[in-house]
Amino acid sequence: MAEHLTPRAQEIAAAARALLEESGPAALTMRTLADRLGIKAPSLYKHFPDKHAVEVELTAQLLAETAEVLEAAEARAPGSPEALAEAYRAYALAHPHLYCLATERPLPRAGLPAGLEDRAALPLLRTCAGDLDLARAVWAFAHGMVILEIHGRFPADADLDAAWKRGLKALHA
Amino acid sequence: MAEHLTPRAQEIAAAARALLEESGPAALTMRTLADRLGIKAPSLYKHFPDKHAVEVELTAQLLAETAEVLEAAEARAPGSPEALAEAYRAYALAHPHLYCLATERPLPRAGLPAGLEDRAALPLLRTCAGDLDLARAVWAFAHGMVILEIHGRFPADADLDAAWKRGLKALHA
DNA sequence: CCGATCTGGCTAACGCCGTTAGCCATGACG
DNA sequence: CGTCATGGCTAACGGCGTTAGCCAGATCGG
Repeated sequence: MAEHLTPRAQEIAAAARALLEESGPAALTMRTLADRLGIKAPSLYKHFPDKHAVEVELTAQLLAETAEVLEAAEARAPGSPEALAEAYRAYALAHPHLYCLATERPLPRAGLPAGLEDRAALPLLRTCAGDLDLARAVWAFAHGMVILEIHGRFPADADLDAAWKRGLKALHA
Repeated sequence: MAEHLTPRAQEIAAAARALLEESGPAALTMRTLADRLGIKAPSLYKHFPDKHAVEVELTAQLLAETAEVLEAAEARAPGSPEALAEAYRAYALAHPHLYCLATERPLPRAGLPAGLEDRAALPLLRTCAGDLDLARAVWAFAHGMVILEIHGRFPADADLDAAWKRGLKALHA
């Protein structure tokens, strides 16, 4: 979690996250969030300035957990793009609503813990041996695969494992 | 446009598109849409069953135009992934709000003209010589690059042209 | 020990949203 | 000439994020 938040604010963020992951972004409402905590909606504003701030906190959680997951994969199999990709995909698909919330809007850099964005990017950058352009291409590929899968954009019978393999092989030839 | 729509419905869709492209998805409201047409919001429901149906029509427009743009690029430079990519990127960045609206949710396949989804995919599939897995990987890469750029996810100083080149070169080695 | 202050609840309300119900003018058509 | 479809309208509902303003209880300095 985040130590820059009041304990009560952390509880609220946790409830918001549970709500989001269980029921999707449309269900993440100040009123239902308050309900889940046994309070009324206006009381939430004693802890967060507005709904956006709650979403920023959830975004920070996703970023931090992504960093952890990628660091763990790297530790397990250093230098393996496949391990990184598998970890990234598995984490994103395990938290699809959170992934979308955190990913499908401008990065609220101002509200994020310092260094978090870089930390999440580092494992991939290392695996790309410092090749920034390649790392960005791989990132775009991975994000594209995940987000298209989450939204059911691929044909139902598409072999996504094969597409992942094909893309990764080409990008790290 | 779409001939399955009433003329009046086409006018409404055109206004909706203008509204979306000028002012973003938050401004695409049944009330402001009606305002722009000089009518009241409830009257819109004589032409579309709900707001989602309007959005589906805009999604169909994006899909059709994407197909046109890709077909034109292919005609100009057959077999060139770079030409396809450049056309795709340029079109998406010229219509960022529309691209997001049409792209960041499940494909409403039921409400789309038959064959449109396939038509939009064909130029890339041909350029990939029928390799479905490769085509999907390239698609994911291109979508990832575009959507990350639209949302300002890359560092401000990132050289995106270079990342595009790098990714395309690898994917079509 | 007491008063001040802070914390974290509350109710009422505002203006927006999508949407529904029901009314009515116009004009086409048998 | 009556009937009916078309495409407007107003009024209203419930839900949204958010604000203003009130209040109980804890904390803490004098």
